[in-house]
Amino acid sequence: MTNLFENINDINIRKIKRFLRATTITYPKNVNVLSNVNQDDFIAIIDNGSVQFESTDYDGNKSIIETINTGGTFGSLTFPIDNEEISCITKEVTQITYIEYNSITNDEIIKTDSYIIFIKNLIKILSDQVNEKNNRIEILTKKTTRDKILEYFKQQASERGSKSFTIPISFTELANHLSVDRSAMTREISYLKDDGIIKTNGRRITLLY
Amino acid sequence: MTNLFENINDINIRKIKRFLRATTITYPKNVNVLSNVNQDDFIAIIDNGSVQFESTDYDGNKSIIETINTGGTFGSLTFPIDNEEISCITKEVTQITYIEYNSITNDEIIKTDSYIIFIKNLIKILSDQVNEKNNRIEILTKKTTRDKILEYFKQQASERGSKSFTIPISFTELANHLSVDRSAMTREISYLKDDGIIKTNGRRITLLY
DNA sequence: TGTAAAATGTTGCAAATGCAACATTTGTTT
DNA sequence: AAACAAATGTTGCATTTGCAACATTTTACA
Repeated sequence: MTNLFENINDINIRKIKRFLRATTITYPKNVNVLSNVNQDDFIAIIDNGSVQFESTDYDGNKSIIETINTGGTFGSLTFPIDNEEISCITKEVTQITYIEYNSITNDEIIKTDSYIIFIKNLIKILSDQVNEKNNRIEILTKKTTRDKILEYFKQQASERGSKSFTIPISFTELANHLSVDRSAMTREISYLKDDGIIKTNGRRITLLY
Repeated sequence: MTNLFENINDINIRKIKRFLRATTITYPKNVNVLSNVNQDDFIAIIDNGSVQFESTDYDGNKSIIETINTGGTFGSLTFPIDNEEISCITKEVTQITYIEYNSITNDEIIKTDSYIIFIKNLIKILSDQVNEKNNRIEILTKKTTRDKILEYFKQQASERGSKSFTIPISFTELANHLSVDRSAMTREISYLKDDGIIKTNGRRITLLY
């Protein structure tokens, strides 16, 4: 995953942050971060810690949208922060730096060498996000639970370059990612084993085709 | 939808295109555009016409991923163009301009005034894409067809700022967008009418809650 | 280390949904 | 205007799936 300040040295990071009117806030665990954010478009960088985007249904059902860890980025550019159904909860003590999107046209900063690197990093991050979403959509558009599971496994195998891999999340989280019932997913995974299509050992998966 | 060259005059558009080593190609109808694209990262802008991204399953099932019209943008930054399962088909005579992503650091162009506008447009386009995908995911993660339909209608109502709106696609395409069986969707829509939750008149929908 | 919380595994059952196979209407092209 | 293609509407049926309600194992943490 690309870091917003990748390939920029500390001095220039500080310089850029200054020009972009960056503010850094440290939050305790289990706090809703979005509640004290202003109206302007912003980009948030997690310096340390992690947050989880959660949405709450009209009938109170919570679902986890996304988890973002240290180095990760989120912002009003790519997420409707004024949406009351969505909250962004710190999962631990978390430090976040906010930069104002509008200040990226700041004349002074445009002339600095690090600026173009910064912009390229930003573009890279956004592109990666689109790609990630495309992968998720590719899974979710599959009609059956079986095909969703296999599509996820295929993506993992392709990322790791091997038909054998350990999934990086719990099965509970995986069910959430595929948007299927956990127990139905477990059931389908045993069918896949019965049919000789996969082998499993805990979270280690091997594709047999 | 943002155009990549929005707020840039024709002279500067030509200048930028020159610096970014832009090439323009006109394709006939029903041609796979991705087949003759090189390895470098690129951004494609549809000057005129429309294309459709299609994926073909292992057992030959075609599904439409996305339709992009005049002014729209796509590229290897946000889509794996080397994926053999995915093709990009022109739906009519279509003119496309390609720019090389790596040339956006071109020193000469950085100094031009229009450059920052161009970059901001690009960032805006990418952000919009992430937002669009988020909306789609919000729909697809709903468990029931009914909730998928209602989520789509809610998004439409919110975009138009009215509980009464005309959906911009056919019901066949909508079923595809929600990734549900078309006939099952039609059935569920009549239930929604029976339950007094919506009213319909052709593609015009009114939310009654 | 002990205890609570979270993750995992399993199964019955009702409800939802994909699929197939139609009829009918609307739109497009020559 | 005729002919064809695409979109829409409808229904029966088998299958899949969510849901609930458990038991068991693993992990977190005080």
